[in-house]
Amino acid sequence: MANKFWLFKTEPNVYSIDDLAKLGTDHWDGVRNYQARNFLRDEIKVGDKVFIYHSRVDPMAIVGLAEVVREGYPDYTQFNPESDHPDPKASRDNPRWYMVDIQFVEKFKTPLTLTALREVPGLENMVLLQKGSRLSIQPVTAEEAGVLLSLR
DNA sequence: GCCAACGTTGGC
DNA sequence: GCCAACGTTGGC
Repeated sequence: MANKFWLFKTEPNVYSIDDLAKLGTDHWDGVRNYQARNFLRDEIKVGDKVFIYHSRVDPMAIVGLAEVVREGYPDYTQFNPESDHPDPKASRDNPRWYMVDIQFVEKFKTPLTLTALREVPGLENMVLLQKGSRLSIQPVTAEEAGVLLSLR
């Protein structure tokens, strides 16, 4: 099975590509959306590539690339009432939320801004560019990934 | 900071 | 199981 491509959103004020670059490898915790959870738990595999996207910042952009190094496992922050994302309905026997570990690959010299991406042929159907799309873990097709990598 | 679009919760 | 109310996301 060929490696797949994904896009992970993050608010750089909270966690940015520079934080990931500093750490090298890190867990991607805090995802609290079922559709995104299902991707993390079931579909994202070691070796898959991940585009990192900065939201709610100027400029909003895809800023770099990472690689999955550990497949879905329970996001332990859900069990910790002191964490930023506790879930009282989750238990260790019955976890609700999952995360993966990713490793920093590269930071793009020029970020691929949202406004620029809207003009790029071949990306019209990207989940990121759909109106009202709030999904924080998104699949990216091989074709879209090829276009994105050629733009960087 | 606003607010439209979206997702989740909970009363019935 | 419907759906109104509520909470959150994220582009602008």
